[in-house]
Amino acid sequence: MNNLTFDILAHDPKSSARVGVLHTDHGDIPTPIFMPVGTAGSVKAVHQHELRDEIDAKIILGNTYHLYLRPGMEILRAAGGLHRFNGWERPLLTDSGGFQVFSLAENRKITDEGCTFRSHIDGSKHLFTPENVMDIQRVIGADIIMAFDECAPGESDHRYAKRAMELTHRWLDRCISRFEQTEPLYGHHQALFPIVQGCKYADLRRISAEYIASKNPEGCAIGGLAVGEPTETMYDMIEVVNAILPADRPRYLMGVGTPANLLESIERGVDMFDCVMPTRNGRNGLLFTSHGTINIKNKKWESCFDPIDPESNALCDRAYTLAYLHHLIRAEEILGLQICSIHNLAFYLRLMDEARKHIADGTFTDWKSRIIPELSIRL
RNA sequence: GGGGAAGUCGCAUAGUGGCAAUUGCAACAGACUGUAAAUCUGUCCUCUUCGGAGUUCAGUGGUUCGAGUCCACUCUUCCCCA
Repeated sequence: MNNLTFDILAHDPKSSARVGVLHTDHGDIPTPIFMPVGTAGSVKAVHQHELRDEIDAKIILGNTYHLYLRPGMEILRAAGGLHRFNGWERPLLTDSGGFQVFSLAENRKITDEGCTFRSHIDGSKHLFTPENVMDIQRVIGADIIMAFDECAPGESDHRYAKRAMELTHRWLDRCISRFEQTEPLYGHHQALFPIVQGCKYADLRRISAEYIASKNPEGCAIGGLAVGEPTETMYDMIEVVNAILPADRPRYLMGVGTPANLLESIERGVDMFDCVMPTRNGRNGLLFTSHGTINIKNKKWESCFDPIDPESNALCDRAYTLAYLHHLIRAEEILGLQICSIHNLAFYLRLMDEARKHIADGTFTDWKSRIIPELSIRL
């Protein structure tokens, strides 16, 4: 059982971008990396073997809130943790449920103690506290676990944002305390990442980043972005925060984002990302390609017999045509959702591969500037 | 040959005197950022300066201030009896 270690292999000469490797007990993670979201113990519509062999995902997410409600802690403990339960042998990261405190706002009540909420499944009442969220994440057993935080809405005023940030800091102290009093249950190390908050206010972001940095964490997360604020504001906040967070620790930008968001954030020193966009948008028929996004439901793909993406290593991208995928989605065939999800995830992971290569070569900023306009142009 | 039922905007439906007309499907677009999402939204007769305007409910004629709705005939479809 080893602590999380992070080796930085190269810095981009013209920006804050860097290439590294994160070492966990379940394997190494090259950075920058994109982590597919597997909320309820499954990356929706994608098999584990497809994640491993076709997409080559290095790490995937699970969600404390969802897994706690279903299947529940008893089952996960009996299964021997999430790795054993879902058959994923590579690294896992669990979100703390803090985001659900934000996204399920109508069903919850926040106090200093924690957050009471009603289950979206059966309406039953529950309480999350920093302490029990740590306990739950011990049972789930992810390699990286997240502090319990309050993610304030993007349009929050300064007063509310400050209160949410301060609550997040108080909760962090309690998370760390509980984390240090408990042991991993399955023989592998777990790293706790604290989360910077502070909304769109640079003064709060600085305070929060300094507070998080003072805890000497194994890695740091930036939360509360891409929640309604302008994209430029998000980039500004990343710069403010990354100037303060320890440079030798991995930085994880939570819940972001579009391919362009990832590249802009990498340039500003971010190492890790997760987002539902490739999977959710994929299920809804949107494909990310190196020539822009396409809506596979549109009539214009009806008789386009080109491969989905000839440059991709994913089998489905070369084996199937756009016209066939269009047909599958139109006919509501489940295979269509699977192919779209695999394609988009493979695209995101390949984008990260290329980013790492260009950072190592010292060509990142030029490549980024050239490729971003192409990502948003529609065919 | 006789008797009965029915024809509504692609399809299927609602509507029985104030209606450009209900709903579903299909179609055409759009949205989606730490997943209550295989979801949601818009358009869906024509034109529009988005205020409206013009043509519609098988066809023709009629009753009425006003007809998808009532009446007559015609056409078409389905069912039953010969």
